Amino acid sequence: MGVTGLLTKLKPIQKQITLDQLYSKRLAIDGYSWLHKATIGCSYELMMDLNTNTYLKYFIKRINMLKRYNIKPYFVFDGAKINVKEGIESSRLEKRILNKKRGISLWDTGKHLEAIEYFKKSVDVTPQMAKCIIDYCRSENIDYIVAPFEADSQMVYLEKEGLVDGIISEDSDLLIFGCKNLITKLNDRGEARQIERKDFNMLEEPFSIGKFSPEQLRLMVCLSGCDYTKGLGHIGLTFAYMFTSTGKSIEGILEDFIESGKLTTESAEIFLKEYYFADCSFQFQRVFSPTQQKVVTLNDITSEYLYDFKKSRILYSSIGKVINKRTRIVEYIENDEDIDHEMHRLISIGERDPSNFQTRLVSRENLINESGETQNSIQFYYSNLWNKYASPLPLHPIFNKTPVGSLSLSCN
DNA sequence: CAAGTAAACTACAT
DNA sequence: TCTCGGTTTACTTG
Ligand SMILES: [Mn+2]
Repeated sequence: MGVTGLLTKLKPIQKQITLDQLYSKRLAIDGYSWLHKATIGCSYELMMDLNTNTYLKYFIKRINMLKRYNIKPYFVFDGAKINVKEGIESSRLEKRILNKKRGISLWDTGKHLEAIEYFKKSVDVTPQMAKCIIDYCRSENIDYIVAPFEADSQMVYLEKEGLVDGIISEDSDLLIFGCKNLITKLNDRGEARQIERKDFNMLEEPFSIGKFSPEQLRLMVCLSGCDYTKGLGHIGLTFAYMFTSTGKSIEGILEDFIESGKLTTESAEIFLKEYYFADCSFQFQRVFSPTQQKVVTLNDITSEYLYDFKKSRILYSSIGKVINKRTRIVEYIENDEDIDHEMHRLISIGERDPSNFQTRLVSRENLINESGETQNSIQFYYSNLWNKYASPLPLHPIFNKTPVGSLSLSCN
């Protein structure tokens, strides 16, 4: 979900630009962000397990647009799920399944146009579709990489290492990871909005986050809620900014809440744990280095963590499980030499499925050609969930994401 | 009223 | 195997 409300508060420093202002730049592109847009146009074909080149054509159209400005794309695709990120995903999955069922029953009663509206809401973007794009990238000599975990951290790593000059994505998280040049809302006329990290200084009260250290930025979004923390109830970006402005540490802020009776010690402990994991994930999430050809961390692990047993255990359990070279088990590994960097290289080039390294990754379109009968759809992978909902239309809301505590605050 | 929350909408392509 | 996001609008709550 990114950071709710962040881009809105950054409106004063968002610049409307056109692609000629990015002439001959190298830009990382969030592959799944484009795939999610591209697959809307072929939701029916995806639903019926039919071959389609619609989503590839979307990519080609946009790549050609970039080419006219001599912009060099570097596609970055998400890899495996990182376990720090939990909660909202399962509810998204159940919603997709419900929408698919609803679409099918509408289709069966002849209401095809209405059915497709539900198919659009149930589109399931898979690594096999990413592989279809990857095959094209290979044939055209376009740079690409499959991240070991989130594309977010991988793209920021590429920018930090000077391999790209900016990042095309819709995700506000990138700025918290440390992105310096974010390009959002690119349309097919070559217009976009640019957010530069250096412009944070120009923001004014009551949201002058230019004065915040990177650590304080992470604290602020953790308090208000982000991909890695559910946040404290009744705290959004506005209050999170105020509490962070006091200069206090997370421990100090939570203590104030407990003392004033706004938070129980149990809730504070749960949140504190979440925060430690989130803070590490933002800083040290594992990425793949295309120059070193091995798994590395987004930023170098500081001595503060290295020489503190407890802190380093927290750190290594927040940055992602990797493959053990000897046992081939996917687990938390602290010793770099125990990591199967070669297998992670195969994942990074799209040879292996990032969530299941023993499986070769094959383009969706080739899969359907080869086997004739496919079992790649959502109802096969999640047959238990699919069957759980007796058809049709058991519409009840499902929420997993609930706040840790419940604060009662007033403006003062 | 202002801040937070939740649900609805959009996309694409034509 | 298990998946990207933001914006708008209407509501609740202190
Ligand atoms: Mn993100």
